[in-house]
Amino acid sequence: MGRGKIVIRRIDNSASRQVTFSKRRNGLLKKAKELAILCDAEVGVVVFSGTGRLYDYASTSMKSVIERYTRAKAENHLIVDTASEIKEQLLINEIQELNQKVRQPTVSMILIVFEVMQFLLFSLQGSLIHQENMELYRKINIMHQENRELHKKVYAPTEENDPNRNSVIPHGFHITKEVNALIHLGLHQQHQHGEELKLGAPKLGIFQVK
Amino acid sequence: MGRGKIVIRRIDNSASRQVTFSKRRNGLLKKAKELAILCDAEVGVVVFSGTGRLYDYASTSMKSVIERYTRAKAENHLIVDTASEIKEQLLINEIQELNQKVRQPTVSMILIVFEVMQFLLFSLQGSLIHQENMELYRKINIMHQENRELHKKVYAPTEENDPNRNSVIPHGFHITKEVNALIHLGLHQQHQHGEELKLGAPKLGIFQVK
DNA sequence: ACCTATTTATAATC
DNA sequence: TGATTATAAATAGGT
Repeated sequence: MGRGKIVIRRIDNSASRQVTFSKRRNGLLKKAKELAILCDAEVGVVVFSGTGRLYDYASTSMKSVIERYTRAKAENHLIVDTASEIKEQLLINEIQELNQKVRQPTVSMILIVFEVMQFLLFSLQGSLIHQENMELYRKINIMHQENRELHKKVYAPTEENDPNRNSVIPHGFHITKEVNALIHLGLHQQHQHGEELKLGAPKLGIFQVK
Repeated sequence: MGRGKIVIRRIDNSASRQVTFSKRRNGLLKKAKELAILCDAEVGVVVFSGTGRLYDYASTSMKSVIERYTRAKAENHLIVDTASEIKEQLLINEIQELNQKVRQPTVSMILIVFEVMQFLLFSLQGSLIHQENMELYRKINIMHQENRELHKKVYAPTEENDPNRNSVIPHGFHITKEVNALIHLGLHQQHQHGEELKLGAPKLGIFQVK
């Protein structure tokens, strides 16, 4: 991009480092601006020169950018924490029951997780519709179908020793407790338990910002 | 800088807007990195795509950049206050609060759930082998396959492979944290993340009563 | 700062 | 989506 090619490493000469800084800083800020305009993005750039001087650009405002950034990060952490919490609860419940009932704990756990996943997939649709991602759409439907079939499979066969065997997912008894936990955590508002999950008309998931 | 000259204004066509976004975003982050290295500057860049996805780069850390920025703008106590306020709310409040604020959670949540489910499916094997329920076995394999494909789908669509950029949800980078959570919960000892789940030789899951 | 020779980024296209 | 390539834009080195 110039008379000669350069290697990307610290420029030793202080003078030319400063010259390059001001050229490239301008270039960077210009690019940031163009990106924001062309692609309808929110962009923030902060640059401190070697001498400590501040240069910045924000398509909206730096305050907005930083807040949104912080929120995005915090949310991710929170999501992880929340998910772990849910899992932990499920595990504690299951293991306790397991000690008494033995045998088929993992089955009901899987069904619980299926429930959660169905919900999440359902939610995901909402955001995906905006991207017109029909392929994933199709996958979700397949996934959902698989879930249902697996449900049946899990309950149909070999479970004579399970008193609740024909009620778990389809009619909502066995995991009621656990699902309640999910509801309590605000995770299960999209569809009623035991109701058919309809994948036809996507709605925004609860996590979509209004 | 291309086959034709363009005017800097919002690209109407959604598809080409996205293409341009990913190209120019890469370019911007690259330039930022080069500036930081060449000129010994501290640089931070935050970009939110039109769909709300976050991409960022910081020569040091975003935390450092933001702190230095806010310090440099001593008048702007507002930013700090607001940010920490939001963070506090997110951390303190339960999911209902989250419902209103989260933007891009469903994808990562789904991946968490996938992880759990894979684990559960894996565990289930242990008990199933005793029942020799080969049909369910087969279903699990299908399910697992679906999961993997969906994984890819979830990641593939609007993102391009960008190994080093700190996109929020890139190739397993971010999930590592979630996986760690699983490990921490003792949930993830059976198989390594990213590895193919082998359903051939069943072992007892940790939920099998000892 | 200004001036180009070159390199680099990328718009258009496949 | 990923390459390819012609062209526009950025910029290194020199004044």
